[in-house]
Amino acid sequence: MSEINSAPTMKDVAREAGVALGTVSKVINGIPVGESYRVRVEEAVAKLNYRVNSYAKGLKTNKTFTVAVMVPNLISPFFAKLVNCINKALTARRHRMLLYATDYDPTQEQEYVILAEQQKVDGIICLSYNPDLKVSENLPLVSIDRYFGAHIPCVASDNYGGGRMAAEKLVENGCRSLAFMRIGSRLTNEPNKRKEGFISACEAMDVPYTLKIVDDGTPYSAFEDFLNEHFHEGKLDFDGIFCVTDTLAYQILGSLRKMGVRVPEDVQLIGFDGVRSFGDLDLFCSTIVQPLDEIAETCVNLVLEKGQTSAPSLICLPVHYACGGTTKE
Amino acid sequence: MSEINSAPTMKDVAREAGVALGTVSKVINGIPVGESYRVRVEEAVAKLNYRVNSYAKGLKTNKTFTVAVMVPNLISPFFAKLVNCINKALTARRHRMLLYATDYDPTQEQEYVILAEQQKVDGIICLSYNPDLKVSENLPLVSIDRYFGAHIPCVASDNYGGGRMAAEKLVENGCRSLAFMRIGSRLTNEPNKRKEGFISACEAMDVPYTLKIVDDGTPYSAFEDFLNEHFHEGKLDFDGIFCVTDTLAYQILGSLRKMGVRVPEDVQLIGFDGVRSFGDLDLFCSTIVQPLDEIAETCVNLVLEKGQTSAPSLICLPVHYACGGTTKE
DNA sequence: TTGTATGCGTTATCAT
DNA sequence: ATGATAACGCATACAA
Repeated sequence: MSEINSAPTMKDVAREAGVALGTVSKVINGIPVGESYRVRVEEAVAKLNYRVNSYAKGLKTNKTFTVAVMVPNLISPFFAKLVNCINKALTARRHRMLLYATDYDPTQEQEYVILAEQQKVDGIICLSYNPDLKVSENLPLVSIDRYFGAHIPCVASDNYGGGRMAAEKLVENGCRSLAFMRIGSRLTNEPNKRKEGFISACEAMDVPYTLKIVDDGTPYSAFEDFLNEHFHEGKLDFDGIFCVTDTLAYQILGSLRKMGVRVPEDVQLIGFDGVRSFGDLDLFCSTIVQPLDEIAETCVNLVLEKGQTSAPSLICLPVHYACGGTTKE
Repeated sequence: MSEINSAPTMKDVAREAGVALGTVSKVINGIPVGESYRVRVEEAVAKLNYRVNSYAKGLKTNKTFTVAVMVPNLISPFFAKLVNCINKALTARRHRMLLYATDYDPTQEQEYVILAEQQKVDGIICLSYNPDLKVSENLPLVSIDRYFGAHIPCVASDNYGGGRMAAEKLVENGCRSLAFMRIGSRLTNEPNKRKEGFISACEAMDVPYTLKIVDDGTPYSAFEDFLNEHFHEGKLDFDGIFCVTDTLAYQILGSLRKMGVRVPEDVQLIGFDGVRSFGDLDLFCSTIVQPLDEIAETCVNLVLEKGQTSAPSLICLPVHYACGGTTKE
C-alpha cells in the first residue's frame, strides 16, 4: 500500500496504473500515449485523487503560473476593483494571483518584492509609492500609474486627457470660472497629469481657474478653509470644480451642502475614477471614468509576454465622462 | 564564473564564499555556524543578491507559508475589506496570500480548491456559496459565514445577536411597528440568522413586524412594490426597517426619499455590515457593524493552527451598533 | 563545527 | 511508444 496520510505522487499513480513514471507525466501534460495506457492512468488519478504538485513542477520548469500583485490596500474601492479586474484577467490566462497590500509603506513594498522573487513568480504588477523600488532585472515588472523609466512598462489612464475632458465638460455645461482641487503624493506620477490637462484646457478656452493643491496627510479642513475663502455673499467665486478623485469630490460635495451651496445648480462638480457605491450601484458624483478592465488586461498581457516582445514604456488608455448628478448633464 | 542570466542558487553562494552547501543552508536558516563562516556567507549572499527558492524549499519541507483565500469578488466593499484584514493578519504571521475570486460560481470554487491543493498551500480560508464543496481531508480549511459541518471550523459575526440588536435599537428609538427586508441566498448560512434574531426580539418585545424576503436574482423593484403596498395616505405601515445588508438599506433609503418618506423622522432604518463610503469615510446608514479585524484574525489563527488544537466548529464574534444618520440615535 | 550525500515530486533526455 | 534515469534547489541525516 502507499503511504497513509500523505498526498499521492506520480509514483503512486504509476504503481496503481502499472505503468512507468514517465508515462504518467505524459498523460498529465497531454502528451499522446497509447490509448489503453492513458485510460489506466486516468483511472488511477481519479481513484487516488491525485493532484500535480506545483512546487515540484515549478522547480523543474522554472514557470510557476503565478503573478504577484502589489497595491496599497483593498479598502479603497478603486484599488479593490482594480485588483478584481486583474484577478479576472489572470484567471482567464490560467494564472494564480499572489496579493500583497503595502499600506503605502516603501519598506514593505521592497520586502514584498523580495518575497515575490523568492516565490519565483512569473512577474509582478504593482501600483507602487516607492520611488526607488529595486527589482531583479530578469523578473518582469509592470507598473500602474507610476513611471519608473523606459525599461519598465507603465500602464495608466489617459490622465492628461481626463483633466482636459473635465474642464471642457464643465465649460460646456455653462461654467465660467473653474477650480481644481487635489490632495496627493508629491511624487511625479501619472495621476498628477490630471492637473496639467485641466490647466491646458482652461487656457485653451480662456477660462479663469483657481488651484488648491495639498500634499498627502494634510487634514481635509484645508479644503473647507479654501472654500470659505472663496465664498462671498452666499456665492462661490467659481461655478465649476474638478477634484482629482471621486473621494475628494464626495467630501467637497458634503462641505458644499453644509454651506448651503446647491449642486449642480450653483456649482458643478466633477471627480475622477468612476467609483460606484457598493461597487456597482450609483456614482458618487459626475466623474471621469477609468477603464479598469482594460488597464488590468493590458497589465496582464504585458507581464506575461515580457521578453517576447519589446513593450512600449508608457501606455495610456482612454477615459470617459459619466454624469453622476453633480453636473447639469 | 557562474551561469549568466539565471538566478543564483545556494551552490553559487557556497562557491563564492568558499564553504560547503550545508553551511550556506544553515546560515540562511539561522542555525549557528562559525562566526567567520557566517560572515563570508552573508557577504556572498549580498554580493550575488541571492534569494531562497521557495519552490525548492517547499518541496523539501512540505510547508509553503502560503494560504489561499477565496471570496466571491472584491467589488463588494464588504468582501474587499474582509480580504484586506485577512491579508494584514497573514502578513503579520509571515505568510503569503493567494487570492481567488469565484464570482459566486460553485464550479469555479471547486476548481480553485483543486488549484490550491496543487499549490500545496498551508490552508484555505473561504467564503463559499457551494453547498457541497469537496476539499482534501488533510488540507486545513476555515469557512466564513457558512457552516459546513462539525469537522470544518466556521467563523462568523454574531448574526443572531445582531438581528436582535437591530430590533431592540429601533424600538428603543420609538418605533412601534417594524419591517425586515432581505435578499439573499436560499442556502442555510450564518447571515440568515439575522432574521431569526430580529423576529425573536420582536416577539419578546411584543412588537408587530412584517417580512419581505426574496431570493438572490430577484429584481430590486420587488422591494419598491413591497413599500408601495404598505404605503397609505402618505404613511408607511411601519416606522422601523431592518435590512439584511447595508447595500439593501442604501437602496431602500433611495426609494423612501423618492416616495417622500423622511428618514429618520417618519421611518428609521438599520442595515448590517458597517460598510463605509470609500472604505473609511462615513456610513451609508445606521448599521450593525461586523468585526472584520477579529474575524480575519480568528480565521488565520485557526487555519494555521489546525491539527495542533481541536478547534470549535462555530465561532461567533460580537457585533456592535453604529448610528449612521438613518435612526434617531 | 563543517562537509557530503540523499531525496522531495516533477520533467526531460535518453535507451529500449 | 514506453521505461529508466538524471537533474531542478534545497534541507537534513550522517560522516568527517
